[in-house]
Amino acid sequence: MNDKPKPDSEAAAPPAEAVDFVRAIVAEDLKNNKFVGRVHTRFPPEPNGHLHIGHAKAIYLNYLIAVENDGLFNLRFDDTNPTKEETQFADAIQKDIRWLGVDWADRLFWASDYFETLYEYAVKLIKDGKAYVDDLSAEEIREYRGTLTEPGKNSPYRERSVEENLDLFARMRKGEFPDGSKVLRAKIDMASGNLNMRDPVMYRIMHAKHHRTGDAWCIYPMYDWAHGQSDSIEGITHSNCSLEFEDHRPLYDWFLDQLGIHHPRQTEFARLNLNYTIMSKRKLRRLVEEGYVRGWDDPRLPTLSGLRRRGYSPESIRNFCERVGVAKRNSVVDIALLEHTLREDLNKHSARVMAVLRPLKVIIDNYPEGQVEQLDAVNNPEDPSAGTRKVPFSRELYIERDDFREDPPKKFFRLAPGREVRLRYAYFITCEAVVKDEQTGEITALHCSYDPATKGGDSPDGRKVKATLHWVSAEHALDAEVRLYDKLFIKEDPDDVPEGQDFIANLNPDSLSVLTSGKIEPSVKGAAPGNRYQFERQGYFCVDPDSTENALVFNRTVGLRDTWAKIQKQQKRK
RNA sequence: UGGGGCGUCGUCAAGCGGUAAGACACAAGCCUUUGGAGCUUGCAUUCCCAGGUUCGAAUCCUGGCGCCCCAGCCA
Repeated sequence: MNDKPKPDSEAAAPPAEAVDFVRAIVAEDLKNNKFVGRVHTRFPPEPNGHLHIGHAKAIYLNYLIAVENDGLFNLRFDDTNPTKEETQFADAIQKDIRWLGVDWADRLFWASDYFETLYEYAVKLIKDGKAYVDDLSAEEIREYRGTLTEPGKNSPYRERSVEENLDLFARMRKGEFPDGSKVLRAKIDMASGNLNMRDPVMYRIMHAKHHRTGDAWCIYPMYDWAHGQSDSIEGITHSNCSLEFEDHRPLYDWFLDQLGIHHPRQTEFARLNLNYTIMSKRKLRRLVEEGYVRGWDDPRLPTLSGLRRRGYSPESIRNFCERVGVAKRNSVVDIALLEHTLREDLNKHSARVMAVLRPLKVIIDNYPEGQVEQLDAVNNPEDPSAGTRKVPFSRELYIERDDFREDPPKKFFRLAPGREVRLRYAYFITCEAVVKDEQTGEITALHCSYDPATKGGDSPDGRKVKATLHWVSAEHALDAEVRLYDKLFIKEDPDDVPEGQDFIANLNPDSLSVLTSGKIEPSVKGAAPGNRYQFERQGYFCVDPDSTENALVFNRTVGLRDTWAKIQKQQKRK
């Protein structure tokens, strides 16, 4: 053995994993000891709506950066607008974030916790001649602001004395003035090319009840005034936010510098967009409020509560977010990637079960009447430790209507008159006769024969069969309602509409179809809402909360990859 | 001649002067008691365009072009 020490050169180090630019910045700050080795991130939602998968990207980015660097992660609600925010939203948001597996420990904060401090900061700016009370109306302020290409002009109230500003601001707080009559503004530069620097409003008067502070205040800080200081107060080191705040950064820098307080580093990244869906809070709200979907947790929505109800696992969402990456370029991710990470996770973890969605009765003529056999079935071929279960087999069964064709097209391997197929874990059967309704011509049942020698699904003579079908014993089957979901929109870009229309026009009329005569093997009896299964050969399904003890309701989370459907599509094209 | 940002495969996305990672999608094949899963192979002679610097450029320089964001007392 040669135990000569290997030269421990840095050049021999393996190439660093490609990290996104936000993590690279954090790493660089750590290396330069910019925040004395600390990493502290946060996710700052406004409690005025529900979280969606786009938020999951931001949540995981911030949370994981903290975890990866032995840092801390805060949840802070930016509740600076009492007219829009509600406790119910704050509760739902916390539930969703917890579901993602993200832990903020005891660091739940509210911007409203800092109202007093923020007020004191504002007083300091006034004393320094950096802020003033303005009596201009909202419309006048807009006019004075100028335009994108023309500079603004100073308010006539801009040069009030410090004493007068102090007095007026104190009286604003006391409630002496009506809503909209006065605002506090930062005194910066009305000619700045960056509109955010043209004397932005810091406080407005709102005689409104706040969900946490009640009637304690009648002036409320603007987001731009509250946000950066809130991060600073919490000792946040890395304030990661979305692209549109890029040109607010100079303003946040200005406030922090004037105040001389802890200065986090802000980095902006592109928010997540997905095709065939919408992420805008306003549009989601419209779908819910106008009844296009059943609620915020409708399984067709990209909301976290919707995805949860649909059967998505948090792991699949996290994997998705990691594969999407983080960058500055606006982009639209293909929903197929989300479905891929979903299937990838569900495949490994879901118990397999046989369920017939659109039943077709099958009678095995040569199987003894009244006989029942308990056959062994594998619970999860991806996970031997999941074990096996017994599935009852009897003379009358159900198979999928789609698995039989009286006149089978090319490449259709399933059951057809005279054809032999395997019933999974059971026997080979051959279709002997087709029973039809005389009136409608609809196929009502199949008469088949079985080969007793093929029990379990293997043929002792080595005879091959081209298809394996799932099935369920008629007498033992559980009834179930099954809800199938498809894309909510028919266009990749829901906003791609003719002149005069909006995204509502692109709603997919077939995004939900309800099957009421599903038949499921008895082993799922007693399944609880949220339980996930793979219905063999069909897809992943989960128990919906609408289920009752005797009436199961399933949601199709996502279908299995369907090669036959692809073949059919190709054949149609020819 | 307002300010800020971005342009690398159909879609995301690495790359940081040394000769285009990876993933999804797609295609072909193998395997299969899920037409599932898995496995193999293919898939940007070229990085928005045009010049320039250099032995060498997606990377540096110059000039164009295109896309996104900003004129809430919303966040």
